[in-house]
Amino acid sequence: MTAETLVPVFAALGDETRWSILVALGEGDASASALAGRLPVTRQAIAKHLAVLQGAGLVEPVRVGREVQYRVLGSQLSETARRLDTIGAEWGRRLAAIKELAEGL
Amino acid sequence: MTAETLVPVFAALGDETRWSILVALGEGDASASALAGRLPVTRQAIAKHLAVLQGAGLVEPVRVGREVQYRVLGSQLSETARRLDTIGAEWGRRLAAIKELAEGL
DNA sequence: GTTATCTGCAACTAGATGATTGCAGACCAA
DNA sequence: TTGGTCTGCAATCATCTAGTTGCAGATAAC
Repeated sequence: MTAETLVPVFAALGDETRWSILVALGEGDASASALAGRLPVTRQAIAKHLAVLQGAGLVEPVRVGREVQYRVLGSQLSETARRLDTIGAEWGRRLAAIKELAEGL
Repeated sequence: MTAETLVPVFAALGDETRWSILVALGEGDASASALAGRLPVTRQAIAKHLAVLQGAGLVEPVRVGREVQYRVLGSQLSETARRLDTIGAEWGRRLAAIKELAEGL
C-alpha cells in the first residue's frame, strides 16, 4: 500500500452510510439489494458506495449465482491502521522532544 | 473517542491538501500564513482546512504573539489507528472462520 | 417460455465542499 | 501614528458527491 492509496481509503471511511454498509457486511456477506432492505437508502446509492469501498480495497465482490455479494476485507483496515500508527508515533515523538526541550529550559 | 468522532477524523484525513498541511506541520508548528507560502493554495483555504483538522482533534492552535500557530497531535492518529486495527481484526477473524469452514467441507 | 428478480447504466437534483477574492479589525514595529 | 502584516468574516463560484428515479439487459425460478 502506497501513500496514494491511503487517502482514498480515508475518504471511503469518512462517510456514515458507508460505515453502515461495512458494519452490515461485517455480520455476513450481502448483495446491494439485500443491503437496501436493511438500510434507509436505495439499492443504487448502495451500489455506488460499494464501488467506492471496492476502489479503496475495503470490500470484494463475490458472484453467487445471479447476484453479486460483497465481502469486507479486514486486512486493508489493519494495514491502514499500522501505517496510521507509525505516522502518529512519529509526530508524537516530535511533540515529546519539544516538551523535553521546554522542560529543560 | 467514540464512534461518532471517528468518522469526522477519517473525513478530515480523506483530502490530499489536508495531508500536505499535516505533513508540513509534522516538520514544525506553523501558522496559516506560513503554510500558504509553502503550499499552492491561499491562506483562507488553509485556514478552512485547519478548522476541519482542529474539529477532528488532529491539530491544536497555539497563539504566539499576534499569530496563531498550529501543532499536529499524533495522539489522535494513534488512537484512531488502534480502533481501526481492532475493527479490522474482528472482520479478519470472521473471514478466517469462513475459510476454515470452506476447507472443512 | 414467461415471469420475477437482480444487476448495471444514464440522467438528474440538491446539498456539501474546496477554493477564490475582497474587506475589516487587531497587533507589532519603525 | 503610520505602515505592514497577520487574522477572521462574508460572499461567491465551480466542482464533487450522495441520493433519487427510470429503464434495459441478464438470469434464475416456475
